Amino acid sequence: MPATIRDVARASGVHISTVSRTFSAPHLVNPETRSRVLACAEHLGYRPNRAARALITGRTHNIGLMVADIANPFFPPLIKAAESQARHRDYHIFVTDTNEDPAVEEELVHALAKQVDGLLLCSPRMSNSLIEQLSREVPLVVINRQVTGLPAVVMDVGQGARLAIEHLTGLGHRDIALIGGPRGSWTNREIRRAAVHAARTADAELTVLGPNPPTEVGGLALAEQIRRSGVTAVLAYNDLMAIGLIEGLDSLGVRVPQDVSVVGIDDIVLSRLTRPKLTTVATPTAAAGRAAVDMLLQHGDDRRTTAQVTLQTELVIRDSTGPGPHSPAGPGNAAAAAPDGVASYAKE
Amino acid sequence: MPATIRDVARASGVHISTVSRTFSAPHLVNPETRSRVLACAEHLGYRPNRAARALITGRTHNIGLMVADIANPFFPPLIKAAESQARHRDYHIFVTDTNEDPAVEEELVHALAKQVDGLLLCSPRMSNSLIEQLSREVPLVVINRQVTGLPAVVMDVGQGARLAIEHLTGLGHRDIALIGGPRGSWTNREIRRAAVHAARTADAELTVLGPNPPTEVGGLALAEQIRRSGVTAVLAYNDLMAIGLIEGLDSLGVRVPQDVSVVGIDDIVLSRLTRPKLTTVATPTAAAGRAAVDMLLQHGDDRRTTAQVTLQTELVIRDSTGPGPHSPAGPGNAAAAAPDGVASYAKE
DNA sequence: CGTGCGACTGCAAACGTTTGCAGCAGAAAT
DNA sequence: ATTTCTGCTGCAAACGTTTGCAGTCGCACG
Repeated sequence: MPATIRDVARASGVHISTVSRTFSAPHLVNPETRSRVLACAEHLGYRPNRAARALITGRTHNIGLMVADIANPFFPPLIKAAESQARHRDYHIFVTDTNEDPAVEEELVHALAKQVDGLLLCSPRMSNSLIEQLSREVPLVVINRQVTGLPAVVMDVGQGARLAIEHLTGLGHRDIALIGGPRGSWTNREIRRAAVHAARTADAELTVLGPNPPTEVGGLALAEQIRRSGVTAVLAYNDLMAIGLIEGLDSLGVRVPQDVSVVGIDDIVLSRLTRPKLTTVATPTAAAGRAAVDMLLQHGDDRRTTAQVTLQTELVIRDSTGPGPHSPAGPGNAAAAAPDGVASYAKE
Repeated sequence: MPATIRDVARASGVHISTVSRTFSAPHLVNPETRSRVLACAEHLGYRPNRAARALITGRTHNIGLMVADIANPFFPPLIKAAESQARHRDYHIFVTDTNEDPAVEEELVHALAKQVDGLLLCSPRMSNSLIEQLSREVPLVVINRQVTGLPAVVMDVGQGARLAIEHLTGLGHRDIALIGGPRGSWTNREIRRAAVHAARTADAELTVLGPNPPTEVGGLALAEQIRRSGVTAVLAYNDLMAIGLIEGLDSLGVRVPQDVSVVGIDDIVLSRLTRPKLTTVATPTAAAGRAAVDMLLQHGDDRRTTAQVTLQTELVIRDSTGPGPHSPAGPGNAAAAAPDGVASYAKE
């Protein structure tokens, strides 16, 4: 029913190849014929069939973007940045949600493989070997994960976790909990590694809880456990969990930051809107989205660009952290808490 | 480089059509040959090329889903519900973000047209006529909008707005503001229509502000104007704006709900987590996602199913609304405020 | 013993494009 | 006047599948 290249050819009295060229290589066709063809195409409502074109050129001008959970506010800035970057290069982004499920991830890679020119995997939960294997099927760029031989863009959450722990110990906290994220998360491992190391250096006690679902409820569910544990500060896998935890603590009568300090990671918009405003580690999500698209596209040109981009993170101090029991200024002295805005904060 | 049907055929000593049938109509091929073919395919890592298949069958087993702003927490539940519903029927969902831009919307419809079996348009900003025209190119289902001749699933926000206004006037508010959403939004028009009518019925004054960007900052930017206007209650186009507004009012020293009551629409997760918890109109987003997929898919079977599904909304009373100056119990009497949980609340 | 049937497989034409090659005009160069 | 070139166009073979049709074979049926 929809007009094909053949209809246009017939209507304008030229061969289909001329019509084809009118769209894909206009300079090769006589301006006069070209405008005639264009007129007919317009009139018939002709649109080149991208599937057919892809079949022969091998390029779809689509990029797939897989995220673990589209409801996690961490992703949208990344998605949007990737989208606008792709649009500039005349590409489209297809987003899919994997539900944090490795099996779904694999299935989706296969399903998408032939419909995109490449795939961006955000914090995939699959095994390294599987990712490596899949990368032979379709160009891959991983985000927030390192797998040997594959181009990657990672955010330096290790550094961020270190800053967070140092911030807490500096405030006089000695008993700190780290509430971990989902199983199989590279980010999770990085955070833990760095946090453990930083705590040891500062001579503080660090208890690690997890794995947990990386959501508000995941955080909320840990409130009771945190209260009982007697820690005075918590570093959460992400802002969502931190916010959930604060909510949970609040309903248990535990005050943040007076009784316990909480630090998140990601700096999602929401973190500026809850009360207390969340102290958190800002991750450059938009920059990551752009970088990933760039890598994928240049990766297409000259193969074997297995470069790896690392983006810095920074600590944003707001209102959810305060002085601990060993604070130099003494406990309960609010003045020892760093006021909002002390740390330089630049959106990405 | 990737194995094709021909490679498999050669390896297993059968014709390509047999290989094809092994995958698309297994019952037509001898179990013995079938397993041999499957073995070869497995060994060669063969995957049917979906683009090629789509070219000839006309079915891609993909569904496109266009949303105005993926960062708006209103959408994820809808997206996830659509995805799981689609997965059950062996379809995949591609999500795209249109940036609230009608031009992008149109371009995306064209780009997606041949790569999906149908498109779900969430709150599109395009003109009715354009949508109608595009629907000849690819099956369309619209969500939160009504365009004649097209299948649609809408949430009854009009009813919700009426409930909200009645709630406010019931609390003794006579001067109410409606802060509107984006230009071209059907939802926005519905809300306004219903709110104006409900206010008139209750003999209250309703001032309409807008259009505005439907985001936190959109709400935040209106705080000063609201303060000056002297209204004692506000109904916002969505929760995001309501939350932004509350934040803005707070920094101006205006207390919610003591000084002004605020009601949102959507009941996003966030609304339960901010302080004060938001009174809002819950919209059945997940149900909408499922319904839309269902309509699209059955629409594919027997054409001309231009049915329209309307989903009910309900008011969820929390902590952001309180008694107004004309409260029957007198102003400032907190007891007159409906406590959290008074209204029955069922997630979708 | 012929006929028909069922199960299986091969053949070849499609689907809507792109693209290397060749042809053909006319203009420019020799 | 012949050659070379340039600008444009047509021809036909691909791309990787699906699918109607026809053919083969063995077997049961009458």
